[in-house]
Amino acid sequence: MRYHKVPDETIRRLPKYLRCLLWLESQGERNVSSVGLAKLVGVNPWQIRKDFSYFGGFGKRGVGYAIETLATEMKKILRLNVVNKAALVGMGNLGRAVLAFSGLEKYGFEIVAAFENDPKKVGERTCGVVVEDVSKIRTLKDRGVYVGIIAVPRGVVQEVADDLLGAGVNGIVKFSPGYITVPKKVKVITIDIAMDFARLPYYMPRNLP
Amino acid sequence: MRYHKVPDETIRRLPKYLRCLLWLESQGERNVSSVGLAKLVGVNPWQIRKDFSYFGGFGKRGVGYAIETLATEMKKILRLNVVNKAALVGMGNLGRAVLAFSGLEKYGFEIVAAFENDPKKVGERTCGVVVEDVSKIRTLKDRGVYVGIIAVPRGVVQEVADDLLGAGVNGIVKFSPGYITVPKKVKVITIDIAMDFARLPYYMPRNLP
DNA sequence: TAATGTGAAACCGTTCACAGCG
DNA sequence: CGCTGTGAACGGTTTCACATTA
Repeated sequence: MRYHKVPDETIRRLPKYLRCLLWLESQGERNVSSVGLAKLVGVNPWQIRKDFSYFGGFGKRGVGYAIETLATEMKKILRLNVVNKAALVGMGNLGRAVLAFSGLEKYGFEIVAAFENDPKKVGERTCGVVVEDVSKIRTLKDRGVYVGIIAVPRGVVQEVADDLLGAGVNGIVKFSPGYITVPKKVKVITIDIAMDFARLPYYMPRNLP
Repeated sequence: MRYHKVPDETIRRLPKYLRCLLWLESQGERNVSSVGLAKLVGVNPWQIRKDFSYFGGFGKRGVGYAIETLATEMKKILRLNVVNKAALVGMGNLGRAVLAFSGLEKYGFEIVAAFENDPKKVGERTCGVVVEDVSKIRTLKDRGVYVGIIAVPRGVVQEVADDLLGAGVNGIVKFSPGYITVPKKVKVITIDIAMDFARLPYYMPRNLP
């Protein structure tokens, strides 16, 4: 199946598989079947087998998957097997939380720079990172940073994105609302907490009075 | 078209439409066409028209949509036209950020309670909410709270979810990793920042050395 | 006339059933 | 024999083209 395009939905699931594999590994497990992994992740076994099949199949028939090998393969596919240096722009509530969030290291991300507009925040040190003025975003060019994290108010999102792109960033995680235009080769992932909340009540049973 | 099932993907887009409509409204605009709204949201015009058609069509042919009316309809469909009281469990980095996040009020959410395990945090007051001990989750039953927000370490997620469900919660926003089992009628929305980051490098052009 | 609303076609992803293999 | 890997059927979503209507 090497010649088929891999569905985006498959790519969306791979990190979940990886997380569970890392957990199984930490529990001292060696092997897992598609059924076992499925229970952990919360999807169907055939979905897992199909997803893996896009990359050629990693299992042993009659046995299952070798956890360590599979985890390594997942990381390679997702390109998480190297350190991905990231720069954060915006030190508001959300920006600070992201900087303090330790869950990213496990997947190879390292936030090596933080930028702010507000002069009062520039110079402060948080989680080992010294906050710089936004005008310094251009200096990222020489720092091996290709991932940008945007957590600024909506009005300046496009501007910040353009600055990041100009500094060589080609992947963006955007916590701010608002659609931005970027070159086709640049990937933007939007995390929009309010939008996720906003579709919850639709699915909830009517709250009786 | 009232008798067709509405696609989940449509429901996922409605809040985005709503946000843009509210913004247009704040700019003093009265009407918008599917093309105009499409540009703002970043989707195709026919997608928007199709989405609206599931609910019967809100536009005037040859003119477009009345922004205020449409926004009101969106809110009604999403059930955001009433106050949704929510309870937060877990006052770590992420929990605090969510509590401080002001973007939820606009959509009718009000975080009226916060719970923590750690006795040192119990009693502190943040953003107008006094932190209570997790054992008090059961008291939610009488407080008109139907939305639970989980931001606790992975080991205790299921336990916290069960407590919330026992207290009458029937919609959960979960920031913690790990699959949880809940009754079918309960909706769980998972926001998993690390998983969103983890699929970014796959889509990024190769970082040359 | 300019924009909506909508069947039908095309596309994509999921599910199934079972062949293939260790 | 058990579990993986996969072509084919299925179902849901997007796209299209155009009839419709203020």
